Amino acid sequence: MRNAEIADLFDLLASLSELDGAVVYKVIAYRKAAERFRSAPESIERMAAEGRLTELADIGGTIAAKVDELLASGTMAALEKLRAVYPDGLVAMMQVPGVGPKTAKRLYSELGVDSTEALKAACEAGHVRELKGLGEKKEAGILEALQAGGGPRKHVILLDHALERAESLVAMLRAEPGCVAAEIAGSLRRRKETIGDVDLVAASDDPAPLLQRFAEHPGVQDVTALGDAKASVVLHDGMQVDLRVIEPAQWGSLLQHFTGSKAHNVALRERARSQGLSLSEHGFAPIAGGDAVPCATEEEVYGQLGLQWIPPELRENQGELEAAANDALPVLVTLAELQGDVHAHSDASDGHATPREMAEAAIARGLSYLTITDHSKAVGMGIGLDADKTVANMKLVQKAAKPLRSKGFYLLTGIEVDIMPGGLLDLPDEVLAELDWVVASAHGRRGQDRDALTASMIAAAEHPSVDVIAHPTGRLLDGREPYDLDVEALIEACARTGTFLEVNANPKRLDLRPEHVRAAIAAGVKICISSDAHHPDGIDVLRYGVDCARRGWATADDIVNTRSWPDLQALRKPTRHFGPGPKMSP
DNA sequence: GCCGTTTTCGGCCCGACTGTTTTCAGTCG
Repeated sequence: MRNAEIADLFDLLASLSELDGAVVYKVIAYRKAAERFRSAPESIERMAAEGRLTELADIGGTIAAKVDELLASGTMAALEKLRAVYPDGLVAMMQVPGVGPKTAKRLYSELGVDSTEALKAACEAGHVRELKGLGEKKEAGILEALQAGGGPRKHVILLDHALERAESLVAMLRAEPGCVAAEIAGSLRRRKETIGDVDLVAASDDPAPLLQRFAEHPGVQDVTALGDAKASVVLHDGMQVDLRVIEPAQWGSLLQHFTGSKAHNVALRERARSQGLSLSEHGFAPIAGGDAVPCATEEEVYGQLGLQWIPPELRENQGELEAAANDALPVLVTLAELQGDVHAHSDASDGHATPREMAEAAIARGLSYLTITDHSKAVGMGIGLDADKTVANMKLVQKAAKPLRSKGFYLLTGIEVDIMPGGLLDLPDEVLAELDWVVASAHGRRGQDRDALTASMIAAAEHPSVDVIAHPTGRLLDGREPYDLDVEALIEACARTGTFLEVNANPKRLDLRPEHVRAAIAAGVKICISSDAHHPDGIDVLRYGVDCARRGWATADDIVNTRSWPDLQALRKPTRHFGPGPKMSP
């Protein structure tokens, strides 16, 4: 059973337990467990088989036993018992904004409502307002949420789109007279690959006008909440944005609090409690009672707890507190440290610019090398290169490269060769051996057998001419699921063969995902951050790849393209090592 | 249900907003 499936079942168990009125901490424990399983870098099934589940934080004997039961029988008695009492539709109802466990349960027990469809009908018939404690506004709000299709499925926003919107809103806030500071917070500041909503924070001695201006912004379609300290709006593109405003003396406390993650903050507060302090967005207060002492900077918040300042990308309660306590946080890689890009396309395949134009774009962004890695023929629709065209393109790139060498720039020959089912590559070995750089990747393998796919990827890693395996899981964040791939096994093969793994910086991919970046680094695998650009401006996405790598705890040393092209040679597998200097074309 | 330089039992993170209440519950983040 996959980690995500196990996690989903524990989330379901949590929701049903919540409906059933279980002790809240039990519900929290199930949710925490689900989160641990979802983000685990290795197979939960394997960990269970080896009896190592309780090594994970937040997993105790009881939950470990439930996982064992689940893997042995396909389900859990506790889950089936609850399912017999509460229809699955109640869980979907709880996803509707404004409906929590208490309301869902009453809707079911008092009105017989057992699905979002039935809930909609009950709202339309005016039955919901008849329940004590609910009223017309509540009923209208639920109906509106259901009609907006806003029900269970949460709107997913990609990193690039969210950053663009948020950066412009922050600029607007900063331009307001009463605004002392404004910043992006939440999962966007942590640079998660997908964003549910955007959190902004601001400091001002007079919050009301700032909140009012925010609510009146032309991009706002709907104001869903407007109080003395915060406002929530929905933009015309459906993006929800929350703004919280606080006095400047509390800025550090506020920014820290609203950057999250929730799990990170809970862990911080537990740490605060062990010092007799209560931590909130207002600062530190004695548990015994008394006023909160605010922090003006985030460094003060962490410093009070005996911790190094923790970069937002690491704030997921995945060991960063322990590292910060021991002064052992990694120095994360930065965009400025990238010296080259090793995955880009030209108009020889499905790109939209010549190799020369792509090189000029790389130079304009301060890079000193670029590999042109067009598709091989297997990608279909005639866009890929066969052996003859690959050789011809190589000559073309070499010709374009010559005048650039005097500027200190390496324009390099390469290919993105397809890994075929069975593990063979889509071009002859002697052609691959001629190229400066070989990216291997699989396309269109969704639905293929996990073992067969994994075996073919491992075979590619073992190929003497393959430098890097690109976007290995094939995931697309706008909806398409990743391939069913044993990433751990691929990481092991890359470590064994000296093959690099790619973080594809395209905001729709960001593949490897951060958990796997971290696991790969731990296994000794080096990483490439690559744009996969198909036009000159496409190189700009490198920033998102850096964000993703940072979430995977990557330092500059872990990333091969923080080296110059000559220095990078020392890291390549022996069969790709061209000697002391760069391989120079004849 | 988890966990232990306060505890193997008794704690467990904190506050804002809305709607429905005339003092608060439910929901959300």
